[in-house]
Amino acid sequence: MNKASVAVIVGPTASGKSALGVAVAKALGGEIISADSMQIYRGMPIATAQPTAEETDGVPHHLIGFLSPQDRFSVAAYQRLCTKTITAVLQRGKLPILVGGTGLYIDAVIRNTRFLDVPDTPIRKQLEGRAEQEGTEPLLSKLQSIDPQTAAFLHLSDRKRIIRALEVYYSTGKTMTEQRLQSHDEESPFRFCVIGLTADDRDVLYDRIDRRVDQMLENGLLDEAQMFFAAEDAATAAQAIGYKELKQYLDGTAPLDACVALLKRETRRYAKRQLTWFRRYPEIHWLSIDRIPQEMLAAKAVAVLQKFLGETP
RNA sequence: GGGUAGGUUCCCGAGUGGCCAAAGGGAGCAGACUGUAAAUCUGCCGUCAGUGACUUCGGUGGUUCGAAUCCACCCCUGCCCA
Repeated sequence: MNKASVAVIVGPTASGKSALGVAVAKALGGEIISADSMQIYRGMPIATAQPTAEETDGVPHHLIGFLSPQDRFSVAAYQRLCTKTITAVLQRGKLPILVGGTGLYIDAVIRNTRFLDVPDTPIRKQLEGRAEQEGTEPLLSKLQSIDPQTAAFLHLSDRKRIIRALEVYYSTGKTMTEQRLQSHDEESPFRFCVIGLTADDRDVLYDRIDRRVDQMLENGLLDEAQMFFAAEDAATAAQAIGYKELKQYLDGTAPLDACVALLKRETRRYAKRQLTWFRRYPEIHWLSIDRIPQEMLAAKAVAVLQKFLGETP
């Protein structure tokens, strides 16, 4: 049987994914499914660059702004939602177009990773407490004896992952390595065509980032941040780039320009990490935003997709 | 013009005779990543060969076995006095 096709558009922040997604959707009759760990939250449209009504231009967008910032979320939850949404779009006879910059989320969908059901447990708190007191060394050597393969690639200071690996084992009896082996068994029911936006000249991207940050500020990022901090604790959402960098200014402990410089820097670093992530995809079709004229970009992407859609798996 | 503080590798900034290619930070580059991922973590960062060599610490000369570090003169910058 033929697998249904799904388009995927990835790239670093400010590379123009959203606009390209809309253009492609219009050309091919598609719907956009966001693959962005921050756009899922409500009430932070500016910081997370959620497309405006004008930008979506009538194309349906999914998985954006549906979650309260106070809510916890996870890759596994995203995977479920996304898969469900893909199916729904397909049933409507439309092309699902995954657009986003969160590599982990995209991986989870494309590779159909099967996650172990390990919710937050008291064990984590306990492990964190131990790490606090004794450092990570005993924890890592513990992991070494339980799951040497995972321990091998974890650095002593990678506390978060050391704890996570132990937590997984303690609460399920299975090591992460075992989980990893399992998850590869299941192939995705879909076939994916991945298009990646990049810039041959990094400075071009960085300029766009700077301009976008300035634009966000003009659009009222500071007010949004203020409102965000006024609300209750937001676990994951608080990690979004855009608020935490501005906090010192809002608290009156740092000048605005310093905070803005920091914000731009963090965004650049993030973009860099995104590129690193996507470079791993072997079958990605790269489109260079500084090589291909703006008006040609969508046409190129559409051509790549049409070829893909024409091929029978 | 006089006085004074300085000029260090992309930037900031330590270093005041050998242990210095030169602390630290920033920026930059590369990478990892399996239920917090816009997070978290790692490596590189004068040049070239890769346990070594070579070119650097404003400039030119000098002292010394040996200088970013000491001396002389010169150039430049900040501050103060004229």
